[in-house]
Amino acid sequence: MVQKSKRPPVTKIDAPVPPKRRGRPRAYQPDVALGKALDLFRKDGFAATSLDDLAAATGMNRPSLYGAFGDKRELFIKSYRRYREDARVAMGDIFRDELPIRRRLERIYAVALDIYLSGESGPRGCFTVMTAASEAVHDPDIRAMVLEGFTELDKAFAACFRQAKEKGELSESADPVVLAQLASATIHTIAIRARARMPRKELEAIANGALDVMLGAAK
Amino acid sequence: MVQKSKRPPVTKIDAPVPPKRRGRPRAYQPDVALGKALDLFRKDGFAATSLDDLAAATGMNRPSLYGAFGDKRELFIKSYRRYREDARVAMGDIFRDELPIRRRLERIYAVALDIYLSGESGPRGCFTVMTAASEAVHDPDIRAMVLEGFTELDKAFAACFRQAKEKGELSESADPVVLAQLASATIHTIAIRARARMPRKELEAIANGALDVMLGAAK
DNA sequence: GGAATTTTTTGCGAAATGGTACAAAAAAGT
DNA sequence: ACTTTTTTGTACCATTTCGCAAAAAATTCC
Repeated sequence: MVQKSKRPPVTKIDAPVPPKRRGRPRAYQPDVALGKALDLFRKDGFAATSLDDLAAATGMNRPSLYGAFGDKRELFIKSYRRYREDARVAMGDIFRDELPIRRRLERIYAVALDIYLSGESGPRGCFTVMTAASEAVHDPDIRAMVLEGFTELDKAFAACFRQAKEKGELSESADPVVLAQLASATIHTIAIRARARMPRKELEAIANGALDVMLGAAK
Repeated sequence: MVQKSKRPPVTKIDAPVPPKRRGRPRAYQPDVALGKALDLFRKDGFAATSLDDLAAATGMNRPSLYGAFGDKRELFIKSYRRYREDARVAMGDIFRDELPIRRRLERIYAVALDIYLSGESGPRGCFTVMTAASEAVHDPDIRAMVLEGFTELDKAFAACFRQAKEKGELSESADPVVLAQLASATIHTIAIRARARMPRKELEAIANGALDVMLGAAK
């Protein structure tokens, strides 16, 4: 036939243009496959998720899985990394926006609840919390990621409170770091309880009560 | 027919008197065996703990394990029940004692930290939190126990705050239920972070900061 | 068209896992 | 001593699990 395959024109700068790989094309999209793997790990945890489950969920077979992401542990770590990126994106705007502190925190907890309660076969909870509970003790690399996750959240909250304090929304005596730890604690308790299928209403009530104390006590 | 026909209503009263059982005597003490099983489950979680591991740890062989405690899930549930009993005992006095609220809470957090940080091969964390993260979503019976654990803790804390309020240790506007949820949240965040090997000092600082805010002692 | 390259597919295999069958062992009752 | 009762110890089974090797397929490069 005519040679001249559909050569991608040089149109866009950073378009996801296929870079003309050399061999047999992949039958999967790494991104979506990783997403499916993440879903599974969130549902069942590391140990209870088998490579066969993962292969079935991603539509890949095990050798392909292996070739693409490494062994089970590596896949888990990559899934966790992906989860964190997703969470950062979901939270990013809110942490950036300069809203009144109360509104801001309300929105953060709302997004968190969306993340924790989603899932077809039950609330998926928070990967960081789940991973901390099980894998972080024994695996130094995973532990480092989990700890980083904690401090990242603490710092984001602390920045919020610090800003609010500068704007006069909090009393002079309020300690942003301490309040941030309480805000994180509230995130954690909500994540855990969500996983035990506590209804959203009750979780929202917990968040609101916590807000009352955190924002009111410093009045 | 798997049911055990034994159990004349004694055996639990503190009578170290061997009741002259009929067949071959047990080579293990059910209590200590269950304790070993609990240790293992706390260390690795449900899925990652094999029956072989449990048999090795208890010194029993698998058929004996099975005969004594049922299958893996039953053993897990019994271990969890045992954990809760132990925790209740450890906390009981403190929740009962009529100390100044701050002292009381300090002691509670100290005991909690002892429980969460103990363990030869790493901090064992809180069984309720770990179980919530993994098993509670899929298993209704376990979920019920976990939820009960949460409300039990919430209620105990609420009672503390209510009492403190009556004694005038808290402002009239303080809401014992909300404060209790914050106190629980602090327990949870500590349990999770402990599991990620956060040092005791930092965990204590988190507890103390939370106390400052909850008791309005932030100055 | 043929070589080179990359991925998929099939299937193997060794180990581990949860669970059970069954005989031997150890005690009490008679 | 013999029976009964209960537990132990060995062995086994069916399945799952993780990982890999080797062949087949699909694509680009020459």
